Amino acid sequence: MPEKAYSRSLKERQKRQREELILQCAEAVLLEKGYHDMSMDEIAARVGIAKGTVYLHFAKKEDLVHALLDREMLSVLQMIETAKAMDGTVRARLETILRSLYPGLSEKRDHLLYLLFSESDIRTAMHEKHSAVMYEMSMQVTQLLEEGKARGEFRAEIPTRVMLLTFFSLLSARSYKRTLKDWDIEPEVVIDNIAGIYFRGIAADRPERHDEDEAR
Amino acid sequence: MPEKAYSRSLKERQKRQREELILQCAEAVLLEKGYHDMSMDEIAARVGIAKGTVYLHFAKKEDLVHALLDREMLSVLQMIETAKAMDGTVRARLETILRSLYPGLSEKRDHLLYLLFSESDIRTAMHEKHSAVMYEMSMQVTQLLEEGKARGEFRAEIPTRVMLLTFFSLLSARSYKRTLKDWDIEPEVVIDNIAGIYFRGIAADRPERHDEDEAR
Amino acid sequence: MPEKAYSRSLKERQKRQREELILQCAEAVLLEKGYHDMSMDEIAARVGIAKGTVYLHFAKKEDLVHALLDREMLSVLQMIETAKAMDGTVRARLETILRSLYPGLSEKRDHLLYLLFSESDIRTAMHEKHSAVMYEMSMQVTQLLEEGKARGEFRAEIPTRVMLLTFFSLLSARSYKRTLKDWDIEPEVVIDNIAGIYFRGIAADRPERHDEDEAR
Amino acid sequence: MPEKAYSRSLKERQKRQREELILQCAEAVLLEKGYHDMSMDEIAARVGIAKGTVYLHFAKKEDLVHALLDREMLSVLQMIETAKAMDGTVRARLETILRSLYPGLSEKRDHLLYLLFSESDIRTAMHEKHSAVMYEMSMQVTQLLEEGKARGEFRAEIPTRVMLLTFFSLLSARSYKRTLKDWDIEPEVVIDNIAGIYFRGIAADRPERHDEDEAR
DNA sequence: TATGAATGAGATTTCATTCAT
DNA sequence: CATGAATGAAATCTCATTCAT
Repeated sequence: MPEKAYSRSLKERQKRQREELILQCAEAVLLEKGYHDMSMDEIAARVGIAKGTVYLHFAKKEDLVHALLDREMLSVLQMIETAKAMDGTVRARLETILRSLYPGLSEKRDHLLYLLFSESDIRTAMHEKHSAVMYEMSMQVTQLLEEGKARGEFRAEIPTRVMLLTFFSLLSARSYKRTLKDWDIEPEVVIDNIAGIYFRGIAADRPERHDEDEAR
Repeated sequence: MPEKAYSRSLKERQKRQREELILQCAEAVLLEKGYHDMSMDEIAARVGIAKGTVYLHFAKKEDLVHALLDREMLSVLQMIETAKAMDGTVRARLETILRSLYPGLSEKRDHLLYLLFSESDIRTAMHEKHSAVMYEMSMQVTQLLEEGKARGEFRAEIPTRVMLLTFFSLLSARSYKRTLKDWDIEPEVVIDNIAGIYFRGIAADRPERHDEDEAR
Repeated sequence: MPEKAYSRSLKERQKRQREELILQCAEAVLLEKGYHDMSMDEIAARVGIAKGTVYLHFAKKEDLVHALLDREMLSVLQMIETAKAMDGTVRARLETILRSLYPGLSEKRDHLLYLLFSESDIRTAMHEKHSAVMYEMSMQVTQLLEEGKARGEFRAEIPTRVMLLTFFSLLSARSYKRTLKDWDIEPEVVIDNIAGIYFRGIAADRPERHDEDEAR
Repeated sequence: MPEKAYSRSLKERQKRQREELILQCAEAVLLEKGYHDMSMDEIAARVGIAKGTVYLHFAKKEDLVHALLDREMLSVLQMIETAKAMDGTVRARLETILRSLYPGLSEKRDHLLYLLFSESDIRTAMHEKHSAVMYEMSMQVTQLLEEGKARGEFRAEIPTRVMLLTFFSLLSARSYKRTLKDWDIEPEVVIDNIAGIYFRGIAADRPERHDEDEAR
């Protein structure tokens, strides 16, 4: 039954397409209104399908948001992996990641990432669900940070985990966006200086000894 | 009528006590469940009073949360002012503030402060209401940062506003607390290193000139 | 114990005074806001006493309104009796009554009378309670109308009860007050013509026999 | 897609039916209990649907009542227009209208019309909403009254507006229905005599024709 | 006796979720 | 499959009434 197989894969493709569409619209609503004020009605309306159809793809509102965040995190993970594979100093690669994640700078206006750490509802609901991808993300950056330590770029005394924590903390500055708006300050200047503070903060004292350290 | 005056002040005191109790319970629920999942019913139940009684003290749910945040912010503001008036380097004073605010370290387990910057509902609802206290808080820290620049402690090239922004960003690390728990790392070590990263990140290049600046 | 008696009568008098005050304020609120939007809180506040004190005088909101309407009806009854005892034609006496009751004309801006016939809540609540005074009121006007018939002023064919009903119907025109306001028409002109229509409507065909009746 | 069209019109029809059912039940409750004591719960229960379903048709309680009154007023307006287009004297046509509106006579037991003029809550809430239909109703009757004046049927001295006002006042007699019940008097006799009083009250004098009419 | 804080039933409204068509 | 009407639990807020002081 090749027809059926074809048909099935077609259907499958259509299903994925629609799922993608739902996720996109849901993301928009989530970013605009937050978790609680995001209604299934509005999402369905934006996609142009019936509310029931959304439930064919995602059994619960929570599941939809979970899928949303997972997708976002996977894309972030890919970005991290790409950046990690780049040439240059570790700092340069981490800075690339930081700039990609910094809200208001990337093509995508806003990152959902920060939602995971801000809205307590989501945190409660999603609890452990994202552990795998989050762990992977953390591991990638951890590896970079440790490579930086090994290369003598970063201070070895600072626990890598704290470096990691601080790295992600910088992103939550998004919350201050409103405040930033009032100030007439360019986003690029902001991120430049934030990166400056962070990397100077973790930089090893004497970068010239870097070769010696390696040789050691 | 001294009796009446006494009686009135007694009632007043009882009212304040009850209000305090409501605020405490509400704070707990708010931190546990977030703004939307915090129900007036639950607050009343925790306090051990009827729902209507809560409304005798706070006309709307929003008002209750507003009072909550205001109280918190005022207490933070007082702490900041106290720390600001201390002796020692600017860094030492800012570090005191940072440690006071850092969640999981102070006596009070959690700070509501971060809620103001995280939950989009609260942000929208409270938006302008806290501007005065928030502005004051920002100004106090801004003054400290600029004093640090003037003394040659901090790098003059970094815009003070970005320093401020980054300073507060560090606090939002609270979101990672769950993650931190998994890691076997002492909170004190965490905050020590975070402070280390931040202050090294904003430190002027040659601290030995510091004395010259002072003598100037 | 003459003291106690004196004291008791004093207290009694004070109680009546306060009751009167409550009734006055309640009347004002009732006329301004209607039965449901009239809150016991507001009444107490206007009187300047505590809400509980109102309940010392009137066990339920319903009872308060009942007392209110009863008082109003008694005063109307007195007015009717006075008018009834006047000299002149029956029509003249009934017109006096009509003008007294017509809202927007008497000293008191508004009559509560119409409330009894309008707000269905009150009707339901008060159901039979006012039967005695209402019956008395109806009887007085009925007697006048029958006197008018006997004197040949009014058409004998019309059942007196329908005359009575129509007489009171005219008062409910108050509901159209808002409409009237839009029209630039004097209240006096309105009531003159309403009276004109009514009394012409019930007038006997040959008023010349009226004198004979009078001479009788 | 005739099926879909059929299906849609079917759904549409069902929706209208359901809406009609809700309106009928709501009307009953409204007449029985008044605006405030009419609860959405009771309406839903009477219709036999869930509370939420009522809100699918009417977004707010106020909207439901508004629809109710609008429907009623439109039906009254149609009746008035039909009556107005009839042959015969103006009085005959107005009497038709009066009898149609008189509560307790028409097929429908009760008219909502009077509610619009009685319950202060409704008046406030609906205030301007019905102005168009109410204005139209008033205009139709006004035209009739003026036609009657022009034809010499009615007294030209009485302001048409007062005639109009009095005309509608007669309807509010409904409030006395309860009282009427106690009296053993036929509704037909009541409305006959009320009409008699009103039209005699506004009839033009023309004594010479009067005899002819009488002799007829 | 007067008070007014406390109560809690009840009203409106929202919205995630289900299910017959 | 897709639909969207129906559901009903739950949330906020009001206010007549009670009762300890």
